[in-house]
Amino acid sequence: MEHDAPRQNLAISAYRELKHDIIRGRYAPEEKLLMSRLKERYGVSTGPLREALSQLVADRLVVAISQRGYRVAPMSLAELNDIYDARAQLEGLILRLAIERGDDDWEASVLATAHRLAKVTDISSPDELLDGWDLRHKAFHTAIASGCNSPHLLQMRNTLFDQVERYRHLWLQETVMSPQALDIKRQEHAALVDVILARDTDQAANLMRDHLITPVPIITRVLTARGIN
Amino acid sequence: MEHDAPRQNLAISAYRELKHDIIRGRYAPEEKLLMSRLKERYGVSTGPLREALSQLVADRLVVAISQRGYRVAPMSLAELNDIYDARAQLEGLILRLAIERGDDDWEASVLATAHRLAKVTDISSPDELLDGWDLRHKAFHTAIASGCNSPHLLQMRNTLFDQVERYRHLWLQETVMSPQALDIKRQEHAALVDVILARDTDQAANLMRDHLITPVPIITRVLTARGIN
DNA sequence: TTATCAATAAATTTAGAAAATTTGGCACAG
DNA sequence: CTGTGCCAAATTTTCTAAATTTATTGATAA
Repeated sequence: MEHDAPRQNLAISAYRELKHDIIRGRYAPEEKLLMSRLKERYGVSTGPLREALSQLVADRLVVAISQRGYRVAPMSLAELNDIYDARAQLEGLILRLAIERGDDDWEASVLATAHRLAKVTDISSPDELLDGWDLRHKAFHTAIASGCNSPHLLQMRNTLFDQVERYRHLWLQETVMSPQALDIKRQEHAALVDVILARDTDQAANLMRDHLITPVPIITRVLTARGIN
Repeated sequence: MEHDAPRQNLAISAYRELKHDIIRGRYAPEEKLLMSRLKERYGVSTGPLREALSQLVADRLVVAISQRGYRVAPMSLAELNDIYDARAQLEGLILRLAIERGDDDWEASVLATAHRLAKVTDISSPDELLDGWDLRHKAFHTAIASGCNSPHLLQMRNTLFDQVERYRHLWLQETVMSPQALDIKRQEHAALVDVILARDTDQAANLMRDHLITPVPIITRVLTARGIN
């Protein structure tokens, strides 16, 4: 019995590529997504493409105008603020529940992923550093959230994360990962781990909220510099 | 110049019909959704159908297995409990924010929709009663939630509601709307309005949670009677 | 200018071909 | 007899390419 990667259909791979390109800013907000161009670019025909685009509409990364095709979803300061606020609120709720419901295995996984994140200095090239750090950072936060033990709340968290990621990417691009910045983050995470293990719900929710909101001023600057309101 | 309903494409109408039929239990959980049957039933061809199905996968009402088509998403007691728990938690969070952020217009709309809901006795036939009550009930809860002033939190609420509705339909079917049951609900809603207008956050969140969780035991009974665990 | 209508471009749908999976039968070993 | 593995037929999913419908543009006439 083999367990190779299940062969995906073209709609799914087109969806992944398109999503990646939109999040990375390859297409500008409000840019029209011509069927003909996309067909050429991703090497698929209208069927799978249409399927991918309608998924991206559900993700709110693309908007559809009936009979007039698709556009990249607009970006705005209002949406930036709302997304980050909603995320901070939801993540706070999930953290409260996790502290209430999390068991020993949960505590262990929080500690383990925190440790892995703290030890991310050794890698050589800047690109590898950033990729590696981001990966472990996500793993750390996911480990914390998973303590809430609710698949549906975690699913909502993922959906919101997809929506935030286009804005978050602007922050990652802007923030060159200096050793100092890395150290500050490490301290924030350590403090978070402390209050979580101490089961101090209110303090934990506050710290988490502050930690998540941090990038907003920087992203605001980038957006206004690009003439986006 | 005419102003009839803006012409929707076939994918969207197929999506609406299919979703309606799944929520109303026209297809059993885990039932295979044959392209050929669906094409015939909804009078559209594979392209739009596939688009509709992939939307329903995003809604978690359908599951897709690559190269092996689509099935109606399974139902289980575990999912029932998780969905209702997640919903109660999210609705509690939104209510807290609404009480914190809601303005005079919000208070007015809560009062107005509550009044409209309380006056729903006069209608004649049972079907009309149930449909009318459910519509006004949704409007009442939506009015409360909208005070949180966060499009993204409200969007998450809608998504979760779509997922809950298949379970909720079992409750509506089971609960014949007796005048007594209606009266109990009316009292619950009145109490909710009171604590909301009094801006008693904690009490309001508790009442809301209790109010939302009510149907779970009844739905549990229906599911176990159908041999679903 | 404003309106109308053809010409063009684009989105949407369909029908059928290609790829993959399941089904059913048959030979063969236990 | 019963169970297992394999092959081909039938079913089903998935994709493409072409046809159809719908919107936009630009020229012409009111």
